[in-house]
Amino acid sequence: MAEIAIRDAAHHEGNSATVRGWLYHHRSSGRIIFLVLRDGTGLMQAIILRNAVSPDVFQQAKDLTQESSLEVTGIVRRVPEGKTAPGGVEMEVTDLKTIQRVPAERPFPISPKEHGIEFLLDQRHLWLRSSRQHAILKVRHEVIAATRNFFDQRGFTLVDTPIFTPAACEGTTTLFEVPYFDEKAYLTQSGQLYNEAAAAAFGKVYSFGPTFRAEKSKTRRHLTEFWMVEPEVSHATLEDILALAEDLISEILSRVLGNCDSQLATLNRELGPLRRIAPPFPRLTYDEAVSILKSKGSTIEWGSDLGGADETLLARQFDRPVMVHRYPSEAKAFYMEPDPNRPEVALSADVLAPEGYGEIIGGGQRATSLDFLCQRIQEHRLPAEAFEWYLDLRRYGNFPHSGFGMGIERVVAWICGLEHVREAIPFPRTIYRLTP
RNA sequence: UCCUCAGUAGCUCAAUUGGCAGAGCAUCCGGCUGUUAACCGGAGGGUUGUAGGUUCGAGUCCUACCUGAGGAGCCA
Repeated sequence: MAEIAIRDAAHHEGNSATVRGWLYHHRSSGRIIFLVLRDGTGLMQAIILRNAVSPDVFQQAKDLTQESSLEVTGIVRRVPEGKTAPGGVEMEVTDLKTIQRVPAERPFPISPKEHGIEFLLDQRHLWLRSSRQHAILKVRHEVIAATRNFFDQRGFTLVDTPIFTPAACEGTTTLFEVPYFDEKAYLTQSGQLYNEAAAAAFGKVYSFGPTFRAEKSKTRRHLTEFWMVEPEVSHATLEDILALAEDLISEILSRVLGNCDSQLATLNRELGPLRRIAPPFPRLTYDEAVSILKSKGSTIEWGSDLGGADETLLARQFDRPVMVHRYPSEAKAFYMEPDPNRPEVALSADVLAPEGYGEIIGGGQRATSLDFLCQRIQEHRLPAEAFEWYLDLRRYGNFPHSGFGMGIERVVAWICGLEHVREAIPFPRTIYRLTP
């Protein structure tokens, strides 16, 4: 007896097979029962005719409750003309074994009807089973696989950066503080400083891991814990890493569009805007961005960072991601290299996703001058002793280098067309949610 | 931190001017041989987020608090 995955069911047409899974949907009609099974690879309808199985099996099937776990054996066959069922094949059941029947007194809480977001987030551990969430996390898997593959194939070395850190990368107000024996530690908000050390050892490196920001942000684009991939390239300029970012995004899109047809269909994602995206992406200086925004009615003033509405407005002018570079130094982190031609702007850049999804990448060229960095650390009121090791990188074989960070959930939210990044991660952490 | 909104059955929501708390789904019982969020008949299910106040009378009005959602600032 072949034990099969639902995804492969069509290859077993005409044969007897066994599927193990969970009951997604249940309908009965006197002498016929329809079960829709879910096994993690797909959905398949099983049909139970009273005359074709033992009375015990029929009764068991009739009493099954949503999300009960079970093992079903039967003949796989094409769905009859004029009928429909998920996947195009169905199973005529000959035997059924209940692994666990969900008790009716405490039924599975997520019915196929509508639910509110608070309830669904409380039930996140069960919500993952629904087809929409399943599709999103499959896309996330492909985005991550494409990202790692992209860097691995270009000679990058994966170097993991620590999660406990002694100090902030970019200021202390957004750090989670945790006790660390007799001292304090902070959860990392970026692996970048460590990546710079690794770049001096390996040339081209990337880190990929969770990142923590204690920002009290409550918007569709924020999580307190999110995953970030951060490449750092020795001897690269701002322009080099913009080209790298462009290639990365293109490769992720091409892999998802190639591998996730059914998932994007489940999500009702419009494919046109994704298919149109191809290099080169437009590159705008911050100055150009501000003047475009002003001409479109924004109240932005030179010197401040782009707000969410500004990002959306700007991105709407183009049909592909927009790269905005050379922001005012004041609005950026201490380690950004000033433009030698215009010291008031930094060799930094953000990549804004289309369709209002906003910033998905931020990065730039790193400052190399030891004196400049010491001065900036002081200006930002950062604890100088915590950065001594970092300054060593300028003392021993100083080198120009550039890199960026890309937020995985924002990319997934954009590609999937989600309204909120919280659906782009299995167990979201937001300002007011720590469970499940 | 600030602004806005919400909280009524397990879930999604109603409840007129302050006047008997109700429906669909889910659950239980019964019916139905191709269902598609199946359908048809019946049943059970409530301290209206918490505490106070106004009133003959509060789900509804007032105050505080709690919980959550949307947004701003900030960010990936």
